[in-house]
Amino acid sequence: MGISEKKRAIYESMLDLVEAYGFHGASMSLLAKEAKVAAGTIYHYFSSKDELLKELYIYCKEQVEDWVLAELDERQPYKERFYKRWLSLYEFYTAHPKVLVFFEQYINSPYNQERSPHHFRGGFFQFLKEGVDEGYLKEAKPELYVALYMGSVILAAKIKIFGSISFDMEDRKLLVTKLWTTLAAG
Amino acid sequence: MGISEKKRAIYESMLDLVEAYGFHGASMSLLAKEAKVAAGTIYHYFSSKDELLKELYIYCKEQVEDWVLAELDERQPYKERFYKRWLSLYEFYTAHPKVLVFFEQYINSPYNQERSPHHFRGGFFQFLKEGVDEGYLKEAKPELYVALYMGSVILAAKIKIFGSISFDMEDRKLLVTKLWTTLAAG
DNA sequence: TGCACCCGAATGAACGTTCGATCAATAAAG
DNA sequence: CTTTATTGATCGAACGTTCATTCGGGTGCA
Repeated sequence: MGISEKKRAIYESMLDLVEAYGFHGASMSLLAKEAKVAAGTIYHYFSSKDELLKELYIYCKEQVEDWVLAELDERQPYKERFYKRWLSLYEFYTAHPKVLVFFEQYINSPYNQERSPHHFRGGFFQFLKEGVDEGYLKEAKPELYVALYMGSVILAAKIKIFGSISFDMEDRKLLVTKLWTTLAAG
Repeated sequence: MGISEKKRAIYESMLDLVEAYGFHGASMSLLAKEAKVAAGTIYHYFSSKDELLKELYIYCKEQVEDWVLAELDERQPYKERFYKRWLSLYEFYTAHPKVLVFFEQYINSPYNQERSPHHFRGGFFQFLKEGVDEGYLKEAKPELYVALYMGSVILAAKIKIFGSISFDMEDRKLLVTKLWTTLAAG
């Protein structure tokens, strides 16, 4: 059944507003206007602004996971998946800059209760952990690899979005290759 | 002469508030209370909240640069400086989490007009560019190296701050070593 | 009739900012 | 050596605006 059309409009409009006016400037009245919905209607779906933002965060997280998993073939060898995941993430974030901007503002705000960067729970941390456990990656704290792997995806995407520099597919593959030769065992 | 004591109190209090309540929750009245200053006094030093935040950003950037440069010996070989810069940055951000949190929220908000991550102007980008130009680092777009280098520092610091995982000096050196062997020429 | 959905004006709290009143200190005048 | 201006820093109550949220009423389908 999926989520209601109105709800989706509210989510997407909120992302637009956060991108345009920042976390603080994204008011409920603006949101109502942007989503073409009455102010009260928003409160039919969400009990408060805080909750809306929390649910928007989950909504975005799911979008990322879905995107990556859709492109991923679990039967492929580890190395292929290592490449694919990085490239998929880069593509998602550069294709959806507002999600990246929202994430960055959300994570570093007190809305984020757990306060740990979101790239830990979920499939992604497991994937790197699995790499270490099964001997594809050199023995080390998987968190350390998260720093290198996710750090480079996110910053590369930000550079693309904010800066004028564009990384073509060759650049991206070069970067992942460097990452792989650094982390891979054997 | 340096900046006024009041001004510094306002800066530091604003960092505290942004860390505790987020960008949106850091109001001028709270700031006045926190800095033990009347509301009007803030406007003696800053023409608006926007300007205060912009100047706070510059204030923080200078702090980072000063910290790194203070520990750095320009006469040392490139490789040493490559290590030192990463470790200094990690130490600064983990010692001053509120600066990191403020940066992340500021950069991704519309206050940041230039919209390019701040790690570009300034000494870092030059340092990596210099490495490529002078043949210490393998030929590639320096921006690509920024993604790997800064991305890993920032995310490692965030993991330390938010998560319960702590990277000891050995872990950190291991990470930089991986970084070096990946980027270094020859 | 009932229930879920939707509306938008109304509400009080909170926001950023202003402003006239002090205060302390230094300079000028007697 | 006092007294009187002048200045910049500081205060906090007050202002108009905008905010998140509420509420009473409407609409359409079961």
